[in-house]
Amino acid sequence: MNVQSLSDHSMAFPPTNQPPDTRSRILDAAARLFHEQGFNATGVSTILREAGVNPGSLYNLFPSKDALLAAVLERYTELLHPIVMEPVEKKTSDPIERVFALLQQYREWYSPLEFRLGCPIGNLALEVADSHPEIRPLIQQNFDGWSAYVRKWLDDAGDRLPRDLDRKQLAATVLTVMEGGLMQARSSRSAAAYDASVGQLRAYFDLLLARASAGRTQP
Amino acid sequence: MNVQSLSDHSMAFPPTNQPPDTRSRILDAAARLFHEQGFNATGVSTILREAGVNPGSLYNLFPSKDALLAAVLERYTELLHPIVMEPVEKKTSDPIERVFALLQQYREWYSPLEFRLGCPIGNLALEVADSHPEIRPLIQQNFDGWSAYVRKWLDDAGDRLPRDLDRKQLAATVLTVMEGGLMQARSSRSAAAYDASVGQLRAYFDLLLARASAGRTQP
DNA sequence: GCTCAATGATTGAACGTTCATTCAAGCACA
DNA sequence: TGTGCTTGAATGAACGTTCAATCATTGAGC
Repeated sequence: MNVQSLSDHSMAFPPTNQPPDTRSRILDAAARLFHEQGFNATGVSTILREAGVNPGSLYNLFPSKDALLAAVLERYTELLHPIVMEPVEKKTSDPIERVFALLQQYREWYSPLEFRLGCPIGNLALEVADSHPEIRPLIQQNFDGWSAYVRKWLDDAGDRLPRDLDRKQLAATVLTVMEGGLMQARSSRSAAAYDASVGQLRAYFDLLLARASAGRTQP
Repeated sequence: MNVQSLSDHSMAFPPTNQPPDTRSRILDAAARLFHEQGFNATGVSTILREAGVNPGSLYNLFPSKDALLAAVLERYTELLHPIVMEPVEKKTSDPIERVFALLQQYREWYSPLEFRLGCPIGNLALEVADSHPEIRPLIQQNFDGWSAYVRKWLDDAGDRLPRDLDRKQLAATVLTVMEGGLMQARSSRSAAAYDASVGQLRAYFDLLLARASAGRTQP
């Protein structure tokens, strides 16, 4: 899989072979274009063309372009598990390796494009968080979902990590590494800064694991 | 100081008391508006109004809005030392504390606004890196400048840090923490994720310092 | 010290395009 | 016959940009 598709994962049950409906086509095109070009740089007319839909249909389903963006972010929240987290959890059952499998997955998604695009949530976070008060909470909701998974993994690691370690703070840091590393990778069109940051996080984990291990054998 | 002003730091020598010239007024207004609203969301007409300038004057100095953005980013590069790094280096001479003074300075700049705005370079990185091929290198140039300073500090720390530590990678990670932490702070309108990430980075440094110290006394 | 032509910056109305959005009319299916 | 989705031309506003006219400043010639 290259970049996530929203329409390929509609929630219809039982699954149908029918062509995706208007709403899905619009959401899919909008998500892709917002990701590729940003929100402000994407015209509604482009979304209409790519979705093969007339303006009236779009505005019948979504009252405004802003509302469409909100729907895209809602969908990102819904798809966090099936698209992002399930593949990671299937790769390994080791909770700590899951953290790095997640970071590795993002690398594999974006490095083939020389780190164009970047994280769809992160991009929107910096572009519209201030100007669209009703959108910002939806971005926060996405980040909260991501860090909740990471935090659960860190909890699952139990006493392999130091007892006094704040797992919530470490989970936030994992997201930080992902987003900050991706930003630099995008600016340089190179994986170097991303890999460097993930590597330093790995070194930090190794030191934490060693410290916890020493604490267990010699308390 | 709250948020950096470009025009307050023109390079004129000897310093004059004359009102800032047209070019400076335009650059100052553009930088502020790009920071506050983003590049695409800022109309040229707004820049003209805020700078108190007519379209012809702007287009006499800058061939296009894109060229104006390029000039803003060039100016950010020029001002990196006087605005960002000099205050940090004046705060402490300890090279490792300088790293955290830098992170602290960003917190102090943006937390009074509840982390609105965010990093002016980082915002532009995610908004225009893909769509403006001539701009991306200027963003990269800014990040390179930042990480060069941090890397120099890490080098200055000498054997207080482990010999086998890759200082370039750690410098990239410091930037990662800054940008990734700020992104989450902006999304949540809270310092929590930023402070968490900086705190974890501090814990990592403490472990590195302890390891290097042990390596020195017992090689 | 004065005049004047030359130069470069400034003025601001106007340009064509694209923007998000509207809505009366038409359509398919109940 | 009613209901809900679709059609697509049309809307006014805002977009980045242009350019002929006007202005302020300067240096050469006397």
